[in-house]
Amino acid sequence: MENEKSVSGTDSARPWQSYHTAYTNAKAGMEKVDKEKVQRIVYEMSKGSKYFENEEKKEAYMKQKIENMRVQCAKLTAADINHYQKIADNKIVELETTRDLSRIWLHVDMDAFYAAVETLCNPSLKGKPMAVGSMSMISTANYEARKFGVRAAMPGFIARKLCPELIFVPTDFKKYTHYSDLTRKVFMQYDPNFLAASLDEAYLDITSICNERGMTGGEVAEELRESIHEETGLTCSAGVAPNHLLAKVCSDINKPNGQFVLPNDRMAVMTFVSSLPIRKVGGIGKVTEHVLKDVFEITTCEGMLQKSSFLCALFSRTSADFFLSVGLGLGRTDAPQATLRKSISNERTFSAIKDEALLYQKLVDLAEMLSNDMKKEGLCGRTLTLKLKTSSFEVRTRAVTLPTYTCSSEDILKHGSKLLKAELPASLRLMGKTTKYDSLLFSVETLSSGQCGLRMSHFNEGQNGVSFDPKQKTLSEFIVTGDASGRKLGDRAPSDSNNDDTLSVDRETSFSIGTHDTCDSIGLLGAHETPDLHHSDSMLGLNKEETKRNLDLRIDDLQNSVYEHNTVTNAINPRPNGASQLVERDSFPGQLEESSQDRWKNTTNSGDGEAGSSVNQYRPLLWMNDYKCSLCGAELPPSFVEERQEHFDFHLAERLQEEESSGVNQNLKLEQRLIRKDHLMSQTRQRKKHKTSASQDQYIPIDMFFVKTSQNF
DNA sequence: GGGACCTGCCCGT
DNA sequence: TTCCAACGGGCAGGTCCC
Repeated sequence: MENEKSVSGTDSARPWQSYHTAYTNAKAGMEKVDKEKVQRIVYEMSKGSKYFENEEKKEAYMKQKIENMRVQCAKLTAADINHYQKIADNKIVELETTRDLSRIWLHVDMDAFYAAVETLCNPSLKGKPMAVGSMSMISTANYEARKFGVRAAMPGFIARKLCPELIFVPTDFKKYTHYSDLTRKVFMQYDPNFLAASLDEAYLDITSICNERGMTGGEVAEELRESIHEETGLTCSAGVAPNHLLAKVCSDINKPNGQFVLPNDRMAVMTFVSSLPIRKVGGIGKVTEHVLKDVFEITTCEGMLQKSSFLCALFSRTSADFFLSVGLGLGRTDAPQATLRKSISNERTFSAIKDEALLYQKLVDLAEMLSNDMKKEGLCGRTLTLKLKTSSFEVRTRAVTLPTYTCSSEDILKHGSKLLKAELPASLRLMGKTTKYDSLLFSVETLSSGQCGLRMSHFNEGQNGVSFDPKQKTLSEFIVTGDASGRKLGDRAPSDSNNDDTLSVDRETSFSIGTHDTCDSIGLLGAHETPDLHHSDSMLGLNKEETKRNLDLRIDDLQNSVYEHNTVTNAINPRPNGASQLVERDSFPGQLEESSQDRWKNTTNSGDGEAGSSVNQYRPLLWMNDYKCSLCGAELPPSFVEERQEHFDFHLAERLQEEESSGVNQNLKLEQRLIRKDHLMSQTRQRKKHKTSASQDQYIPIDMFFVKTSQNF
């Protein structure tokens, strides 16, 4: 407690000391930086901004987590601690048996890679403080700039404040990829199965080369670094150790242009990790460092072993195992497996947009880009995740798992719109009235600016464009035969400029390709062929202009129906490709010239000539005079939010029941039923969540780290 | 009870 | 003057279904 008081006293005098967002001393080349000065400047430039407010929220949440864990810790009895100590000791013995000192691993890390490449291409930058990136974000900074506290992941405007002479160079990933390929050719000579961790990092198993040539790991590292320099003109740093984890730590020790060798000897490893700060270990970031330090006073890897009983008591088994293995200096020693991509995504940050139509246009663009990227890699996925970052930097994700694998922009947009739309009624509810659930909901204001992204995951088994879907054979066949993306990875079109990227295809597909910086100048959409854009629209029989016009109409409709209750109507909207689509009350039906009221009565006027089904005759649920149900006359004032929702659910269930009994639903495909069901489930879930959250408002939020522990008690 | 799914968070480059 | 990215992997808890 004394410690807390003194910290808080310091905080009030020097508030920046507790603001760690953009500054850490973990980066190489920043050891002599005036930490306090940098922290003060970063703090002053950030203070009052939305970003700052969000950081404060996150900080407060983290402190609460720490406090909760302390409480849990204090509750441990001597018997509990004994119990967990036995578990920990057994675990340590078990982990010790897995120690493998037979391999020699080399981790290579290029020095300030992007900045070094730029300097190589423009020697006039040599010796000057320089950063690659923009005013909004810096990708990397050279060592001259780092002396001022400028570092990667720092916004450019703050960097310029720290170093007014700082030169900004825009990112050029084509260049970096070229030089990365050169380094990989060298890596291949030492380990044909090397693991590329990113454009500028790689792990090599040099055991064989050491044995074959009778060289030590250090000698091989020297030679490799020299080869890299000869081949590229760039310097790199290397770490030699018995496993991945330690090799990575070692490569950072003598940066730049240096190396560090940790012998394959247990004592040497244990001595090394005994004083190793936990933050140096890959996988332990800012949050975990704070938790371990503030709750358990663990600052070095050795501390992990000393507090092993507490770690086993308060963390999940996976986390505890990881911490203990770090304390023992263990890490992966196996040859890297060819890993398949797990997901593919894109996201864009944009300035404030008041117009919801433009927000949806962003979604259209993202869907098209994602579809193009998936087609390029021959991927079809089932789980679509929408990510939103509000103008206050709050991040939300919403996911849906589709009944079929897809890569079509039309499907992505359809389901992405559904996910996005699902957030909007909540926000619209905020416009008129304030509820106790406000903090959980998006407001129109916050949603209308920030960041939007789409991620597709849960790929089909082949991952090569051959769709696998036991449930929807017809659609699978359609995707394979009717989709230009149905080619295998090796079947890239001759015009594909990326087909020389053989190394990354074979070994590593997950590193960031940094499209965010190139898209502005080169343009991803432009680079990814207009025909693909045409493809998605052509599935609907629409050109791009028509698509946009329809989208605008959908948005107009949404805006027109703000005052209607969030309810669902059912209609079958025949599609050109033969698949029917369930049109929901709030799912932006395509043709909306008629008023919302009229559409409720006849929603399938889709212009394709097909008559609507009987379900179109349903009347909408409206709150007449804002309190009386138009269907049954029940009176519920606007403040009865949940009651109104339940009332709506009642009518909806009634309607579905009628449909079921009248056989209407028999005409609906499984997918449509699922969509409808999902919608209901989602609504129910959201309300449950809100309810739970509201009822727990007065309680301390539960931290996921210790929920499991509390169950253990 | 186990698995699938959704959501949020953490971490890395 | 400018005002905090774009990915991708993984873990964990809650909820629901079988």
